[in-house]
Amino acid sequence: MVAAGALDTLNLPVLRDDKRSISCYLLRMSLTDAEFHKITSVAFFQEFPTLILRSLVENSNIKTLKHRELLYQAGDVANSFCIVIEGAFKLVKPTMRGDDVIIHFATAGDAIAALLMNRPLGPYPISAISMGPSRALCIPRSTYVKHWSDMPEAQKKLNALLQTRMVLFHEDKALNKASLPQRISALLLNLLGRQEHSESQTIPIPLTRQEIADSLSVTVESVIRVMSLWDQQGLIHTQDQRIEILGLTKIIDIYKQE
Amino acid sequence: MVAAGALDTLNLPVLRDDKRSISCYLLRMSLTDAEFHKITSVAFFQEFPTLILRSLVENSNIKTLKHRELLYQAGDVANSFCIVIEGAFKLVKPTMRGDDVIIHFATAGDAIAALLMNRPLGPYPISAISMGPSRALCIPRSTYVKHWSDMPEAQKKLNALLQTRMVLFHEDKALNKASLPQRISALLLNLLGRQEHSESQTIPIPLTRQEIADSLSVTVESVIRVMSLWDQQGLIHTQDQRIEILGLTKIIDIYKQE
DNA sequence: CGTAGCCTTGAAGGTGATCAATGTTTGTGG
DNA sequence: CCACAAACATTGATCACCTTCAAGGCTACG
Repeated sequence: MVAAGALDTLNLPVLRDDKRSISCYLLRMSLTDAEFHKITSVAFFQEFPTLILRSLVENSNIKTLKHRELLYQAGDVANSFCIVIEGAFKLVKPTMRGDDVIIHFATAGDAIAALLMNRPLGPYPISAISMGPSRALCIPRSTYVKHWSDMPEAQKKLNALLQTRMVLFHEDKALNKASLPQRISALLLNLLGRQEHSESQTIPIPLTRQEIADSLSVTVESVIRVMSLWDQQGLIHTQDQRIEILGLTKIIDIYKQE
Repeated sequence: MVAAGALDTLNLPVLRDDKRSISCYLLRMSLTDAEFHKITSVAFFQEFPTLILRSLVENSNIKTLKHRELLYQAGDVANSFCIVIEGAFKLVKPTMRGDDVIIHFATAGDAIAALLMNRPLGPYPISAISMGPSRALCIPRSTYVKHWSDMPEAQKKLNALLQTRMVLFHEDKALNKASLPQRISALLLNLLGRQEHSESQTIPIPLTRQEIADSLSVTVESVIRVMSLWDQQGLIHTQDQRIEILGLTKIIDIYKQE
């Protein structure tokens, strides 16, 4: 028999609804009290009564990832979905041409691959890769089917997340025609706005120029040319892939430039 | 008192859940048997038992629109959502710069503004405009709250639609970096693939070059330069804003061009 | 110490934007 | 029915922005 950890990281089919014989195995995957307590602080899970919450995370486990580790691989069978607990993940879609496109940055409270759970078992359409040390609660498809699928409250929570992401897509699309400086500033402001402590002006995710380029579908060089200028002007400062916004009002001006 | 029709087209708040006194009024907005029969043929509503379906469309009405009429106006209060029965609608988002962006083409079976129903009452973020003669089933928010909100089957149907649209967004984003000919062919092929009779090579929606441009966030002139060439080469033919694909394999080649 | 990943800069080139002008079709009101 | 306006389609010339290609520097890490 394969060890639990190995299965876990390989993201292979772990559960079958109809098999009771592996329940002892499932138990090992359940959350500890400490872990359970941790997730109650995630915005997504608040408002749920403890008992219900227990069932929502049945047989789930928290995956801890370092910088740039693979959570989901595009093409793998979608046996589970995730709620981001801390850190961030980039959702990456490979293209025909070989260059990757970053579809979305999922930060704390965000769901990954949740929509797939309502559909027949199939492959993940995108890869999810951690950005900085991150944690995600991985919930097996079987638990979704058993406890989420028919619980309107859970569905509504997921729908709310989708709505938010849909709005982001719309804004993104509306900015397609804008100049590169505008699009970069929009991205930075968006990511900056996600952190809790709004007094900090540092983007809470390690972010390379390449990732910015992949997110905006432009080349690294173009991103660098814009951001180097900002650097010279003292508008931003980058240290260890952490981008600090020094001239917020200036950046906002660039963004709003009509 | 304002006439029902006026209220209807103005899309103002019509219902209050707690008021029984206006039930006679509501009755007037319900579907006739002929109308009800019509919607059972829409893909979205199949699989639902008749009784349940009756409740899902309670107090709903079918709006019939000519070419280029407004179904929803961005900014109006989102009192209802729609399922497209026939024809098509473009979902348009106005930008800071004044030029519009087409977010999505909603064709038969598609939902419009459905995600908003799970959220607090607010404005439509986008406008919906008919393309060619179209029909849409408008379902009031109150019916959603009463019958859709807590019915897992209905939620799953809506989620499936969202999933499809999300995939479209991803593909769209992945093509952002591609050349204009590639992006135009991708759009045409996508729209061509939506019709039932796959033998026809004519795109089932009246589509102007301007709309293609607005959908791809480029200028009309650029679109025209590409499509005029295709026209000369005999790959496409346009008659009354109906685009016919004559050289399908050639167009596919352009799309796949790696 | 060498490799790998990220960042940077420069020069040349192409793609699509912009601006301007004109033709065509459609719809509207006198 | 015609005149006029409005929306759509088209073409050409010029230009800005971003890409491409090439080269090199910096830092982290085994």
